[in-house]
Order: sequence, then structure tokens, then C-alpha cells
Amino acid sequence: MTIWLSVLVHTPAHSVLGSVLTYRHPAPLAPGTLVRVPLGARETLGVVWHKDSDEATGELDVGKLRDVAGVIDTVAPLSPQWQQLVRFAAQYYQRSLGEVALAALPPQLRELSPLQMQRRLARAARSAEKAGPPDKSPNASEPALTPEQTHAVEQIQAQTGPFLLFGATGSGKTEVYLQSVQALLERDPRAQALVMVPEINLTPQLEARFQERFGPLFGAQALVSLHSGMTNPQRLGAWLAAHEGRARIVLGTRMAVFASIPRLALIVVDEEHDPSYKSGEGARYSARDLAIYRGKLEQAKVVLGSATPSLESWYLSRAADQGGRYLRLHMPSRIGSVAQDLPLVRRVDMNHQARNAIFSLPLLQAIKERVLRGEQCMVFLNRRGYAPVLHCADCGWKSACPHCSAYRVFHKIDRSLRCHHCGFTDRVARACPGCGNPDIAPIGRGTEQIEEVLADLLSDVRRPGTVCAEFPLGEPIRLARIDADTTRLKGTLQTQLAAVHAGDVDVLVGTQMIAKGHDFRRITLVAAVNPDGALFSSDFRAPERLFSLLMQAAGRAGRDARLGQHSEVWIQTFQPLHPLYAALKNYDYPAFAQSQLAERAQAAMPPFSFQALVRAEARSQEAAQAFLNAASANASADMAQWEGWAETLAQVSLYAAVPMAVQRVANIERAQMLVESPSRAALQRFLGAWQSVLQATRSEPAGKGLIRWAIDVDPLAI
DNA sequence: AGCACGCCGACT
DNA sequence: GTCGGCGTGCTC
Repeated sequence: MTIWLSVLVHTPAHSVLGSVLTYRHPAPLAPGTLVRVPLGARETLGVVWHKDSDEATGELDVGKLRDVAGVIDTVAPLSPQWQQLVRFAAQYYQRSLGEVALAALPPQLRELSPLQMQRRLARAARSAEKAGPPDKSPNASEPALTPEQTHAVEQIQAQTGPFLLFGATGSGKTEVYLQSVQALLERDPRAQALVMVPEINLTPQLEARFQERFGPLFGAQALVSLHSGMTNPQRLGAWLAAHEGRARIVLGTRMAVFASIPRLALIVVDEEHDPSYKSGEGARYSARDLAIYRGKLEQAKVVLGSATPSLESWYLSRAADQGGRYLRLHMPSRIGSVAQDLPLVRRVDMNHQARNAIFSLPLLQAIKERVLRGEQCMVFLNRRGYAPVLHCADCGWKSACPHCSAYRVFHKIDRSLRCHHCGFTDRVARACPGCGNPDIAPIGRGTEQIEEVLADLLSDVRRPGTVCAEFPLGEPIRLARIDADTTRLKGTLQTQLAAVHAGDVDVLVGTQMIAKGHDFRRITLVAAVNPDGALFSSDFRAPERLFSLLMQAAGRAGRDARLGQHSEVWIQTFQPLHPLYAALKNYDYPAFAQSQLAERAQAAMPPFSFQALVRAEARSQEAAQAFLNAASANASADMAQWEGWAETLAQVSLYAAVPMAVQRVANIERAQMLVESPSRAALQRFLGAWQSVLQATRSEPAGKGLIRWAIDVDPLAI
């Protein structure tokens, strides 16, 4: 008997070759089975798929079909729900099935032969056995819940969701996650939970907290992590543990939404508003949105948590009688404190400060006072390096990157000019490369400069109670800087954070990296040095991001209730009356969201419309734009003739191609085109049909010089 | 995406 | 004479 099997393989997005290939095999195999198949000169991993394939196989010469090389029968087939998740993601984000399916599997699975696989599994089984059963000691030191937390936990038990857990920083969202997970896992001894966090940096502390709680209950093996910082063998091990049901809790970043979790009962998306949940390459999926879909698919509860939800989620959690689809659970109070104890937000009007002052006098004074009291301060600026541009006043030379339409950033620490887009770096010249003028000046400021200036401004301040022989006046202030530059090496972030926790740092300077999630206990002052930029950004989501970032930064202050009384958040601004800062002062996210939503509704922007971007890359800007504009014209021309398409096209707006904000990166010109529709379904129908038009346009004259193109559905930045 | 084939420059 | 640069083309 010979069967023709449909098999997904990893092929690029729009290659001539489809991603559902057909192979011969002596016996039928269940969809979801992993196989090794020959492809050209190599052998690759494949996933058996349904015969009535989603992609046309075309007219095949049946005689030329090749045999399946091997079946990986030591790994159970992937579940129908997993297959459906892949099918949905591929369709919604306009990528090939094979790309999505194979990218969702751990990389090492692709490399291992069936024999190696067998050995790997035997080893995993041995170590699982050695670990033994959990000691069911009644350790579980569950803290008492506030009434708000209790209500949230009860609602998550009783309702089906999805839930939007809207809780202020410090309101104890994590405890709600922990108890909800625990309740579900105890009710069903085989149930599994998926907990997602936006970035790797945040996994260690959450992992520790989950391990502490659940290790004693379900065994140390019950918790696995899944993120890109792990080695390939680690990832495979964690993936298999989840796939086989040994792992009860999977903790991970956005990639974890694709993990095989056969008994999935609960999905938690922490900090659901965070842009890191949107993938920026390959299939540009939103792990948060896929979590909602997957929850429905697997009949698992989904909890989205945030103190500043995305406007999309906020809008979807409006009252049910107004069309809301998520259940909003509100936890306004900070644990161990009363509302009045939230840090006081102070706006400093920089119009009344010395021109070009980085630190206003009152802020500097406040920092000094705190430091003298032995408290910690955090200074926040969203730009690393010393200065974003170097400039020669004589000839006008600026530190442009030769390969990108961007300036290279001056890093004083190694006197380098670095392009943050393409990585091009060289040492900064002693004199202006344009005219030889030795006097080239930095313009603007980054964290390096903030640190330097602050060290200078605080040089006369001595730490209290540190007078000794070596420091007769007391020790100087201890400054630290945390950003992508200081944490390049693995583990340095954790070391630096530990130093802050230990009290070895008086003033911490950093980028948004320090604003997120870290539970600093002794910081009583948080300052945003120059946050105004986002107020006037052309990106309509910039205010939303700024508000969220400042709320999170504010959440770093006064987490210790004893110090909470006099904690402050300082905003240096030229727009002290801006409504965003007014809302921030009152910690009033609902008011901010309402005004933003009103603007969005007015302008018919998301969540009141749905968007996609088509991006094109070419050697010249003209070529990139020409391709997009031709594809747009072809869409109107070709598709309008098809039956029933007039209706879809009438609901979809195509804009003209424009250069991207950073037009050239690494000598490649980039352009994009916005596609918009009030109907998600219409947008989807259009994009699905447009794919082939785009592909055809590539071989027309207008496609000359095109390097690649890609669709970004629900883009976060335009 | 891989991987081969193929056709040109500078190394042991 | 080979090693290796990356352009072109093909893979059920």
C-alpha cells in the first residue's frame, strides 16, 4: 500500500514552492505526526498535515514523489488544537503554514535524527524519574488576599472569560495569577497552565516566585520556562516536558504561545499592553491576540493583566451590554497602603529653568535630599549612549551613518560612533572629518551623559554616616547605569539589579529597562528627565506607550509601604499642562483611555479600524515605492473583476506608498503602504487575495530591484 | 530558507 | 593550480 501524505516543511514565505508538500509512505500517519523528509539535497523536519491541504499542491508528477525518510514516533503527534492554532496564525498573519508550524517547534527538533531523538527522550525520562514525586508538605505560604484579589480570583473561577485584570502596580496581580493557576491545577491533576511575560528580563523573578509556590506542590519539574535566552537543548527539554504533560506550568515569552500544551486550562498574559508581545519578524504575530484565540480553541481561561491595558483590550472589556467581550476585573488599591500613598507626581515646568539644563534645580535638590536620607533615586531617560548626534558648528557635519538614513550615536565610554540601526561602528575622530575643526560637539543627551552630569552635580554630596579615615567627609554618592550597553553580557542585568536591591547604589540611571517590573524596595524618587518627545510623535500610539511607561516607572517608587508616604515621581516637561501628565498625576488610566479612545473613534483609528502594512525593501527608494504602488493598482484592477469583490474592495482603503520613518538601513531602502478597513473580515479577505497579486507584481517591470516584501497585520508602529 | 552549481579574484 | 566570494536556481 502506498499513501500520499501532505507534509509541512520550512519554506520561505512567498517562494514558488508551497509549504505543503506531498510524500509517499507505506501507511497512513495521523496529522500532527513529526517526520523527516528529503527536500532537495537535504533532509528536513516535517509535520504531517491534512490531505485537503490549505494550499494547492498543483499538478504533480506522481511518479517523482519521494518517500518519507523516517517517522519520529517517539514524540506524540501534535494536537488538533495546536494544528488549528498554526492554521489560524498562518492565515491571519499572511504567512505560509510551513513557516509558522516549523518556527513554532524548538530548533533542535529540526536537527535531531529519530535515533538521536530516542536517546534524548530516554535521558529526559531518567532525570524525571530521579527527581521523584513532590513532597506534599503543606508549605504553601499563601498570603492573605485583599477583597479585590479575592473577587478577581473568584470571578476567574466562576466565569469563562477572557478576563482583563486591570490592577494598579503593586495591587497584587501576580498573586491572582498564582492562586488562579493553583486552583485549576489542583482541581484537575493533569491540567496545565501557560504564563507569559513580555521579555526575558522578567522571567527569572517570576520563575522564582512560581517555583517557590509550586515546587512543593507539584514538584520542581512541574515548572518549565520557554524563551529565546535558553540554549537549544534547554528549549527542547522544556518543550518536550510541556508536550508530554510532565510540565504543569509553562512560563515564557511570546514564543511560548505556540508551545504544545495538550491539557491547557489557563493562559495568563502579564503586562498585556507590552509591545514585545508583537513579533517583529517572520510571522508578525501578536502573542496576546493568539492567546485569546487559543483560549477559545482549547476552552482554556485567558487572563490579560495590566495597570495600563492596551486601548484594544480596554475597549474590548467595556460593559457587555455595550458590546464588550472581555470581563474587566478592577483592582485599584495598592497592597499594604492606602490610595493616598501612591507617589506624588510633580511636573517641573522646564520653560522656567535655565536653557539646556538637564536637571532642573528643584529636581536636583530633591535627589540630594533623598540621598542624604539614605534613600534611592531612579533617573529615567529613554535613550542610551552619550549623545544621539555629534555636530560640527563650522561646516555643519553631523555623525550620519554612511549606510542608514540615521545619525550614529556618540558613546563616550569607548569614544565610538555607533549606528543603532545597522551596527556600523568606528572610533570618533579627534577633529571634524568634514573640515578638521577640533571642536565637534554632542547634541542631545543619552543615559551615559545623564550619568556623567549627575556625578558632577552630586560630587559635593557625601553619603551620610560614612565618615572614615579614607573619606574624612564621608563616601561619595554611588551611581549606577543600567541600559542595553551595560547589560550586554549575560547575567550582568541580574548582578546590577542585585546591587540596587542590596542598597549598594544611591542613584540609578537607565532606559526603560529599569522601568519594567523590577521590585525595587527602597526607591522613593523616580524622575523622567525628558519624556516630552512622545507627545508630538507622528505615531498615534506614542501617547499610550508614554503613559504606560511613566505609570510603570512610577510603580518603581515607594514599594516599601514605610517609605511610600513621601515617594515622588518627577516629570520634567515643557508641557506641564498636557492632559497626559494631568491624567498621570491622578493615576487615572480610565480617564486617559477614554480621551484617547475618543480621539481614535473620531479619526477612525484602531481599535475602531483595522490596519495592515505592506513593507517593501529595494536598492532604491523609487523601486520600493514603485512595487507597492503597482501592487496597489493591480489589486484594484485585477480583483475588481472577480465576483463579489466589489463589496470587499469598497470596505478597504489603500494609501500611497511612503518611505519608512528610517528610510534606509544597511544600504537598503524601505517603503511601506497602509491598508485600512473598518471590518477585520474585509481586511482579511483582501489581504488573502492580494498575496498572489503582490507575488505576480514582483515579476513585472515595477518589481525590478525589489529585494523582499512582507505584510504586517495589526502593526504597532506606523 | 538551505543547498548546489557556477563563474570570477587572490592565496598556499 | 585550489579556496572562497555571493548571484542564480531548485526543492514534493
